[in-house]
Parts: sequence; C-alpha cells; structure tokens
Amino acid sequence: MFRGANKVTVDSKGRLAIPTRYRERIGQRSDGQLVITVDRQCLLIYPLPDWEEIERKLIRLPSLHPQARRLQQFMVGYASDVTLDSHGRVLLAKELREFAAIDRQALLIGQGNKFELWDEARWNERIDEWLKDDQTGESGLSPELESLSL
Amino acid sequence: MFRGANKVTVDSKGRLAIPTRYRERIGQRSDGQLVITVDRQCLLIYPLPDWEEIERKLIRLPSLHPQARRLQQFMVGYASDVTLDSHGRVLLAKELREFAAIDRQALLIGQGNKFELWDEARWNERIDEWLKDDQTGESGLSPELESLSL
DNA sequence: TCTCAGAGTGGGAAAAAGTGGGAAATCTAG
DNA sequence: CTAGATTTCCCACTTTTTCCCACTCTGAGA
Repeated sequence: MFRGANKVTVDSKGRLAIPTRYRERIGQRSDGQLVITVDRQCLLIYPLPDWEEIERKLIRLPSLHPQARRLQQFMVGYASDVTLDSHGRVLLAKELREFAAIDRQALLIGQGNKFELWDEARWNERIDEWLKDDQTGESGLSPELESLSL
Repeated sequence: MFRGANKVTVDSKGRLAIPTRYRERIGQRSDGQLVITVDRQCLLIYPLPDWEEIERKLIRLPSLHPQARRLQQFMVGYASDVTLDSHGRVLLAKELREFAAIDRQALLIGQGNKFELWDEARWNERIDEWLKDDQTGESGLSPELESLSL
C-alpha cells in the first residue's frame, strides 16, 4: 500500500522524482512502469498492472451512460505510460501538467494502490474546505461515518 | 492502553522523543514501527498493526460519498511510517508538522490505542473552548452522552 | 552532597536523495 | 537532405536525510 504525503517539485522539463521509499515497490510491482492519468482536479499515478485492471473496468462500463462515457474518455484518453529513469524520475506530459495546473510545487499523496498528484495551491484549498465543512455541520454524517471508531 | 499527557519538544530536525514508559509497549506491539497521520487539528500516532486495522476500515468506506472520500484521502494520504531510532525518537515529516502547526513545544496525549500530538498553543485554545462551552449550554448532548456515567 | 544512571537533547559527518543542465540522439518540417 | 527543435540519457552539483556520538539534566542512592 502506498501512503503518505510528499512535497515534490516538477522541474522545467516536466520531470518528477518519485520518493525513494516507493521505488522498490514500484520496481517489483511493475518493473518501473507507471501510468499517469487525470482525475477531476489532480493526476493519478498507477503501477502498470493496477492501471490495466482499472482500464478493464472502465471499458466494461455501459457506453451509453453519459457519465460513464465521460469517465472513460478522460481517464483512458489522458492515460500515458511512463518509465522511471535512472534517477527514479518520470516525465509528465505537458497535457497532463496543464490539465492539473501543476507547474512546479506539487504534492504526491499515497492512496493505497495509486498516488494522487496535486498542485500545491489546489491541495491547500482542499484542506481549507475540509476544515471549514467539518466545523459547521457536525451532523449530516452518514451512518457509516457516524459509527466509525478510529 | 496508552494514557496520560506529556509535554514533548520537537527539535530543529523534526525529531520527537517518545516518553520511555511507552517504549516497551511499542517495541512489543510493533517492533518500534509507528504510523503518524493527521486529524483535523492534530496528529495521530498509531502502532503499525493498529493503523493497518484503521486503514482497512477507511478503505471499505463508500468511495463515492464525498465526506468518506475526503477522510480516506487525508488520513491515508498523510499517513507516514516511522521507526523509533536508537534513542526512542521518531522523525515527523515536514508535511505533518506543517499540517498540525507543530514547531517546537507539543503535547503527546495517550488515547487508548493511539496518541494525539498537539501543538501546545492549539491545545491551550482547545481547553479554553471546552471550559467556555460547558458553562453556556449543558444541553444539546446526544443520548449516548447524556446517559454516560463517569 | 556527590556520583552515577537513565533520559532527553543537540549537532556533526557520511551517505543518500534530489535537482539542474548539457550533450547525444531522435524527430520534424522545409 | 539538412537545419532546427525536441526528447532522452547521463553526469555533476547541492541539499537533505540518516546515523552516531557527546553533552546536559534530573532523580535516586550512597
């Protein structure tokens, strides 16, 4: 499982260094091959085998359902294969960087089988939102959350 | 069970000494391995096995529920593995320190299977809030709380 | 009161990771 | 086919991390 948040920088050539503690796992799982695609506000980074599974699921979705179609279009459409270079870096295609508004400072967030990559400013906005939302209505939680004991 | 409050200091390198009375237990439970993550205003510190259980619960939550998704995103996203060094210290990642606004003086609060780590100033604000709240409306408690006998 | 032990704290040096840039290779367009 | 642009690969420098050592402080016991 990937977990943890790392500040990372994207250099002028669009390269992103994957923190070393993840590299061994990535090497084992997919021989350094990753797939990067878009989410609504950020980028998603999967080891190749995990991505392939996601892709199969996406393709099986009903093609006439507009939301499903859109999800397919974006996620499969933007998906790009990358390989770690000799220093454990990957190259982010310009289209992906533009989509997620990532120019230099970014946050790499471990999320189980994948990573999310956020522009730093956008991520901070998201934190603010979280803190604000929870302060106002403490009620309105779903039963699943109400009963969660951490 | 962990209990009790300790003043602790975080040094300039971000290291935090775990009070000795907890070390033996941590050594037994998880061979010195802990996971540190964020809560809304503080950090949470779990022995690795306890964290893994929490993580499983989090992952099972419905992914399309926005609040659940956010909880996953933040708790798993910030969770970082640490190991006690030869002097019983752990390293707090910069991202975590920034999130919880911890720079030097902090409070380590035992909470059963985990610890909470608070910035000292924030903790004091929280105490003030608690005292004030209790003075005003004693009502508005949920049935579970109403019937609690301490 | 002095000393010793255990705990806490700080810092230095070696190693590792991150960063930037240049040269070679490849591609594209004229 | 050639000139320019872009991509890829590799090298070198800088910063961060990690590991270890040493000092201080406090409390207990002689």
